[in-house]
Amino acid sequence: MDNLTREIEKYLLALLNEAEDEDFIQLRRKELAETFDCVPSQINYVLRSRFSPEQGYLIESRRGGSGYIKILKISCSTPEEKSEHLSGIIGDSISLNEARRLLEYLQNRELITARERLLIEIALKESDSQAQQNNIQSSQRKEMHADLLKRMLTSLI
Amino acid sequence: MDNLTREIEKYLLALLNEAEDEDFIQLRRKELAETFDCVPSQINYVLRSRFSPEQGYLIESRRGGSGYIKILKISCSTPEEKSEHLSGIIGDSISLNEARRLLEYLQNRELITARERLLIEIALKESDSQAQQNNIQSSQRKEMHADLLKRMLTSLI
DNA sequence: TTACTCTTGATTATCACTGACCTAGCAAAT
DNA sequence: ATTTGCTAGGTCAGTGATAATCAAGAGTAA
Repeated sequence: MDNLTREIEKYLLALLNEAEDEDFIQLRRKELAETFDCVPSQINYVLRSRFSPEQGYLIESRRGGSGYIKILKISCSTPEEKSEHLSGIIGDSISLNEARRLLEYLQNRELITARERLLIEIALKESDSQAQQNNIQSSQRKEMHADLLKRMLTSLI
Repeated sequence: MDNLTREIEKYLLALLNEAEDEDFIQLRRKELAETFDCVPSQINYVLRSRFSPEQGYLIESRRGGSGYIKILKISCSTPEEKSEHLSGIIGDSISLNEARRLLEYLQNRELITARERLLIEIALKESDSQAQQNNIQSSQRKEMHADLLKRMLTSLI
């Protein structure tokens, strides 16, 4: 029993998949909203929550007559680009929950396996609880997570 | 007479078992709590204590309207023997070098992949240097290595 | 006892969705 | 060149529904 957001997400993913030769799709917000019988701003919510740069997508759009929304899939061809991209997403600091969400996306995109995800989660959790025992503050722990996560992920790419 | 936690655990394990083709189940925390006539946070306790990454499970969830909890089973089985065998090999304490040799052996036996070995080595190294920074003695660090190594390996094997 | 596990409920955080209002692009009329 | 009007997309705060967290209390086993 999917919700609206999930249905629109699936629809857009299917479109992206069909558009084989191109790595983007283009559409009208208003029409898409009519298709799913919802308010137009719902589309913005879907884009924000499901097609963010963290999830590997870029959005371009234009207003006014003949306005449009374009969804581009970010493709990192070289390992350097991938690692660069990952470092950008992770930044200098990341919470455990944000890290978990990122790992979920990476597994869904088949960039890591379920087993690898499991190992990384255990390592993060262990590092966090060890740091807690040493009375290290939350903000500093988040920096440690970012560091460890980057090391582990870039080692795989 | 089992306690509540154990009953909910058994129920979830049965569901996971029935879902043969899929390797996950999805449910609503609120509904599950109603089924067992308990407070919703009881479900979180069950998940934390029985379906952790160390035990081979990953949890995904969303809040809000049509929120859900998804339980993924990653390690296909936890044959007690293998797990115990590993614990025997690792012992209560292990040096970084001994750990590396063990990982090499496991990779040669194709029990773990090269990528998985890499992840574990990074986690061990990171944990070690973190502990060094906190002035933790070598003997205690070796105990930490053993602990982390066991957690990671038993989640996979 | 003592430590560990389980259970509870109050509080906090997050998600999906809506609608009122805002802004940009364009072109016809002035 | 400026104004006006139409058509599109953007933003934001609010609402209700859900899950997570945390600390305290209640059991339980050693």
